[in-house]
Amino acid sequence: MLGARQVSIPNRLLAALPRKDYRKLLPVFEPVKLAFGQTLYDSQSQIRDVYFPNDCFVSMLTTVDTGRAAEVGLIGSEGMIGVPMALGVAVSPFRAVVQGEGTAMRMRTVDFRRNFSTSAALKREVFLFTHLLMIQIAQTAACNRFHVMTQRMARWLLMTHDRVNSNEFRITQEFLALMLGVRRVGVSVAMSALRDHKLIAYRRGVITILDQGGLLAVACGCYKTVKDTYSRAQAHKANSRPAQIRNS
Amino acid sequence: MLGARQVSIPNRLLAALPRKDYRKLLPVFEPVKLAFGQTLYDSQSQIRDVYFPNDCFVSMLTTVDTGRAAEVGLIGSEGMIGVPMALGVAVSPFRAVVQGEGTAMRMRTVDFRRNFSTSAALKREVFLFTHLLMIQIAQTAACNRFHVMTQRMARWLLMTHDRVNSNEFRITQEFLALMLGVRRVGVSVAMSALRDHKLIAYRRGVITILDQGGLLAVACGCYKTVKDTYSRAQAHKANSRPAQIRNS
DNA sequence: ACAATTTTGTTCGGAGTCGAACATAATTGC
DNA sequence: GCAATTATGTTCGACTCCGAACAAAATTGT
Repeated sequence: MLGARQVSIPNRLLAALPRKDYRKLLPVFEPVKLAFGQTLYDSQSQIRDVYFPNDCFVSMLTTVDTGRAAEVGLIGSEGMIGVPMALGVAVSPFRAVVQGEGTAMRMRTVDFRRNFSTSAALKREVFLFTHLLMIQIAQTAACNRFHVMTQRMARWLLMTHDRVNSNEFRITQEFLALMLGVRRVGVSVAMSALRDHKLIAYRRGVITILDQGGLLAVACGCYKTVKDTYSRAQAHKANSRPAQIRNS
Repeated sequence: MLGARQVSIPNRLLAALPRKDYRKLLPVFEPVKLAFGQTLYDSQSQIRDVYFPNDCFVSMLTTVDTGRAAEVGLIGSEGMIGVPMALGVAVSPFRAVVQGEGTAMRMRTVDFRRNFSTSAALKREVFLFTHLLMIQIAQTAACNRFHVMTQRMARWLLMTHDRVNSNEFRITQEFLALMLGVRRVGVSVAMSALRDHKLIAYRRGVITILDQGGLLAVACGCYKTVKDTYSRAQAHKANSRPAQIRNS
């Protein structure tokens, strides 16, 4: 449409690249559809592809001795799945599970390696995202320590909401409990409390955000802290590239 | 002593560099003594120097909205303080507090930037450490979620013990409580339990590890998980550089 | 239409940690 | 040596989350 040769790039990490760098990546990209619940990497498994989410998002989970797991990071169109590749490691330390179905651009690790070493811009963007991911994980560590389940759940709902176009998204209480590392019963109670306060509505497997501001008040500050960090990084990038013209 | 021109390098990240790369760094290194409790970076502060610990170690702390903080990572001679610099960011997301006094090699950020871009080996080592640090932080996130205080405290004692030459090290319950993000009272109770079981001994401000194996049994698996990851990375490095001669 | 499956709701006692307040012991400063 | 300071020890009720067990509702398969 609009007669533009270059359509808009949904993945914001890729969108931040100079067109020249981006075009070099196009031939090795393969658009893929990622289904809800799909595992991209198991922990300790070889990384064969990296993914740049368009409209899907993926949870990074860490497991402990007892087999229980909890989400330590959530990655959507602002980032990339397969960060260890940028650090020279091809083994995923986390389990990566698709949390919101959608599409992503997939690239073989061999192609990523080549392009990564030849594109300073790609390096810069991926490293910046690596930094942000590390902050998110650290904030989750502190969050798990200090905040009660309702706060953490509200945070999770807001984080997910940010990565979805709609106010409504698919998630069961069981799955949400797995992400938060709590019992399903706990989620059930906390969610009905949020519903009573008219912050959310839900039916079997589907949650609707009714009052984002209200959720923000319930959630711990970790949501805002991480979000602001991402925003600041974005703003900083915009400022440091004044020559970049907006209209592609 | 021993007539060797090249003395042993205490920092293991630096020790893994080819001698050529290491020698290039020497002129810009400044040995510094770091005192217990000293703050190297505040959160959100500019990173002016990076540090390669010789025999000291440093806690990385993340703060939440309410002002409470918890340790998310512990870095000793296996790594470097100032990882964000490697990712192109000169602002520390964490507070870095010296936990074990000792010496470190300090380098100005400007020097680090220059040497980092010209030494592939330094890049490789620092990125690998960045990866390991991220794993440690993620494990801490899960650990904070699933494990009780006694387990986490035992883990902390073991981690600290690994970074100290002696079985004895200086730490007050108050300080330990700050690291774990718990009340001092909780530490007091848990520590006296460990003492009753003859796993540790302590007096005002000093803790002695008596039974490392016993502590390992009390600690959660997170200790072993992270340690094994570090060991595996070390072993992998050794294997992938067969030409490297041991006797310097 | 109806059985099987999946999802959500409710209750119970117990364990762990919280904040608060107070008591005792060791060290330091003068 | 003695007061002030710092570090450790003990107790209290309240709250959160746990595991376990069971109930009810919604959806799916045939």
